Amino acid sequence: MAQLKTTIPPACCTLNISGNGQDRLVVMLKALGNPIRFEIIKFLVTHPGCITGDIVEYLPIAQATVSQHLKVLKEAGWISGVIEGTATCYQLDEENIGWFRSVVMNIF
Amino acid sequence: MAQLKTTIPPACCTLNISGNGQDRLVVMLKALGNPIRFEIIKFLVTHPGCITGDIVEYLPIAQATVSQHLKVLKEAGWISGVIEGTATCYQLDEENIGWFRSVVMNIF
DNA sequence: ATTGTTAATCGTAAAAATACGATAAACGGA
DNA sequence: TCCGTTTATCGTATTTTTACGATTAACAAT
Repeated sequence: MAQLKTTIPPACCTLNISGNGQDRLVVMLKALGNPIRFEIIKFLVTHPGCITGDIVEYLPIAQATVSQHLKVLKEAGWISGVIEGTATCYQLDEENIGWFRSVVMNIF
Repeated sequence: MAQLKTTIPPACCTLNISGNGQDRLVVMLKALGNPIRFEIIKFLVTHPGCITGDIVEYLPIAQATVSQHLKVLKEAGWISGVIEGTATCYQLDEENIGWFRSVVMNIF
């Protein structure tokens, strides 16, 4: 390790996480770190239980692309989809988001 | 808007953010949503003020790649680099991380 | 059964991210 | 000044992400 000449501030966060928890967190961060997906999550806060078509209508991108983003968000744990006839109702995944919140609170 | 048949839970977060703040947050999330970069940030918690070479030594990737990741983290506001002779000492950007923490606390 | 609606998936093109070796720039020391 | 050290940048290859149109699958209604 190199020796330092600069003054070192105490760490402002612990980032005390590893293994599966860390992998899971990084996947969630990556999923949310996209402007379109962030907008989808925001939309779901104000439009809980809305269907894919509502989100497609709201966003300036094609249906197939929205579906792909929804898949990423679902796999990351941000949302869950409930099939309702031919439609799919999406909503925030409270459990995983709760986990995310608590982890971030702990490590930052 | 489609009408819903399912029971709608109350939103578990507000995500009350927009504009520049939202853009800034998404950039930070994206930067941290990468396994290598997450490891770099973790390393800086326990090795504040270390130089690029220390990080290169620690990670299983080439020096050029590490330098690129450091650039992404710096531009996102996670870290800052202080030139110390021929070396560069990196440390967490407390101010921006503090901003990140407070924003996440508020919107989640 | 046929038709219309909805959303996921397929195939693919374009853009961005990630990685590396080589080079350049900046500095300290002999 | 010349040499070694350190790290950023350049050029480029590979992989991943993002986007779209077309198709498929599943269901509801007639």
